Amino acid sequence: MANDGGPAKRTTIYDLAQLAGTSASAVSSVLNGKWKQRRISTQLAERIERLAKEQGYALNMQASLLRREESHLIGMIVPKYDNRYFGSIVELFEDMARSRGLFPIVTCTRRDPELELEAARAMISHQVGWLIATGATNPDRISEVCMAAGVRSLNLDLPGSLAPSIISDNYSGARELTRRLLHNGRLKYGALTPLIFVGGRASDHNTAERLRGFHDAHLELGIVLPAENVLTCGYAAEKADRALSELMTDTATPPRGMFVNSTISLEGVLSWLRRCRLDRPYEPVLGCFDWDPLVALLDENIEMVRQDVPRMVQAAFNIIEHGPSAEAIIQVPTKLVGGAGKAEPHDQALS
Amino acid sequence: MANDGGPAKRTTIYDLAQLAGTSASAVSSVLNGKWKQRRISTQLAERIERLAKEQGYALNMQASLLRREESHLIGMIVPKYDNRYFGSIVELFEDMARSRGLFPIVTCTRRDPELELEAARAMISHQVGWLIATGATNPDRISEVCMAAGVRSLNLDLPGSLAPSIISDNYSGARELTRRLLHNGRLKYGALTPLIFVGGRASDHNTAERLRGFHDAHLELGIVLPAENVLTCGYAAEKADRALSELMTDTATPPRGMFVNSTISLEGVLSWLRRCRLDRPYEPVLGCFDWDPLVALLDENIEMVRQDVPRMVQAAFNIIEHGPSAEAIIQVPTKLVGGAGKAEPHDQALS
DNA sequence: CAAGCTTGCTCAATCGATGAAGCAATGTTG
DNA sequence: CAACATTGCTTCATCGATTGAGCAAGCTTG
Repeated sequence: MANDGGPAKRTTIYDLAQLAGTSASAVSSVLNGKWKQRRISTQLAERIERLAKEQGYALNMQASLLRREESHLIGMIVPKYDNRYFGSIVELFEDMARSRGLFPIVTCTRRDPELELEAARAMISHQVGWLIATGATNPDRISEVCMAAGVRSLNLDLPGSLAPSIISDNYSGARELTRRLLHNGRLKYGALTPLIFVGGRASDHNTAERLRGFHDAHLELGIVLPAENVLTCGYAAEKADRALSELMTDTATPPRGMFVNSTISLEGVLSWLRRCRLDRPYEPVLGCFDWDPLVALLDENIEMVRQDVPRMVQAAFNIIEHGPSAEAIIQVPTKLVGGAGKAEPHDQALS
Repeated sequence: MANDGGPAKRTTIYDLAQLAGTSASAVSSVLNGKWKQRRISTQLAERIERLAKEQGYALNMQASLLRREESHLIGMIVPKYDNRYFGSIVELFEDMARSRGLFPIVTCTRRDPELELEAARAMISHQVGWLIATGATNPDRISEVCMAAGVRSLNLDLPGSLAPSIISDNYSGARELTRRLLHNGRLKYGALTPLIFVGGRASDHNTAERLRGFHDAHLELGIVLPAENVLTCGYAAEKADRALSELMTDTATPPRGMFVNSTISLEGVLSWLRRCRLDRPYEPVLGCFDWDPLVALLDENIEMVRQDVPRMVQAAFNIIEHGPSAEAIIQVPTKLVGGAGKAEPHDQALS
């Protein structure tokens, strides 16, 4: 173990300059690759390079960034790491940032508006050039903080009014999913009965849009949707579980189908279902707005909406590189993925 | 949209000093809370505070950290965000770091040793006080880079020889899981037949240890394990799928049970299984070294090993705060979680 | 009322890297 | 060989925040 000593004093360009018998600015130009323009001899450059390696020199970014104008830092806040959707957003974001010579800083804010703001402020302090607020609970507060500090920002997944936003076409995706579920329900039970909507926050834009699609799909088939069928109980698994339990103490008949608003809510729905099934067999039609490959493989009867992460992240970098587009909100289409992987054009789903 | 202008010049303490008709050092001490010790009047402090808010002042961390000795930055690299294990490690790490007044920087390196090193170097440049290498492909190279730069480091999930390591007790967990699977296989098929091991890299410590447990569990029941039953084909889902396809072209009899080395490999196994089932029903006994709540809820026949993330991350912070422990490698016990949530002491599993 | 203390600030050096400006030594040209 | 160009460096100011040292004005005390 070589860790005991605590943090040793780090080697600086001055140390190297002394060792090489030269000046700090020569060392600096060699180590940042600008030595040819600065007419440093190859000989000296090689000596410095060798010394740097020997001494384990590492650039002090703090000092370097302080001096330079552009930070090359790009920040992202993300609500959770507990699902594949945000996971793939972060992986792709980091990848694309790095391939553009940017250093990505990502932090997870647990859907906590206070933490979101704190994290945004921290990133601004670290001089990020851009801040991408993913699924932010209060995107506009974040935008305000960014604007006040002269940092450009961008909303992903959940829209705001003060920065360009890139989101899924939640309305269409939800309507399509609802149609499919109603269709599946009819095949299974021989009747069109209203679904239950579980999960999400009534206050967030995506949930509101998905609810609109959910409502419209019922409406177009002439199905009356009771108000108590909408359980926007938040995103946590336990909340979905509890909300369903409470609903069922009031209602006698268990629902024949459910629209679940995220994979994490699906977790709650499934654990509630498991308890229900202890009494009697019970197989409601299930759909989830969000996609998880393991769910797709394990239960081909669960319909899922897959959001187009590559297009969304690409759109974000387009704005970063080429400026905002005409629309304040870019809507990216989603794809309905049956558990079995079959994909039908939605217009035929109920035909 | 207020983003068009590009990044405005950021407000500094000098700007505020000018506006307040005072000195930069007064402003600095007010904004970092040390103004009482520096005998600044409450009146001036309030004026500065108000101005800072008005002007949207944000501390320049680069400058601040350059001047101070401690950076309060703590770095973590993590292989992937595509599973709940690493996801929960990162969430908990960020949480615990923040509650200790540290700023967490996390980056995902896709199991790519080059990217791991590059990311480590970047974090060192950003002056992290500690670097936690999670599931690193080449932990010792990272430790070397850290040591050369005087940065303390720590291995999580996969051990190294140059820094303290915190890992799961892979051997015991794997042996227990294998026992359970063999037991389940006997119940199902009335005979003890060897399992297939799928996923992971033969070169990594965890896979090696799990294989050892896998072997020993077979051995203690006197089951001969053919060499071709071990498919350490890497972690990606497609690789597991392909490896199984290839194995099956050689072998006539499909395996009756499989030990899958990660949830991402499970994805590949399940997609292979789906194709197999097109021909005839086929229900091998399945177990996975790693835990996913949706898998647990969707298929109660899949046995899973849950690693103890809270204890692991806690152990990491113990070392950071109180120095390394006597053991170079801390092994944290795992828990065998039946799909149905039932937990049996493993010694009775086969009794 | 002089000596000393307290209050409320300011000054200036510093952290490490950067790059414009400058300078000495050599090489080239008319 | 003087005038000029080129090569290969060094010097120094700078980025923004921090902090030890210092200083002037007011207050207290013997």
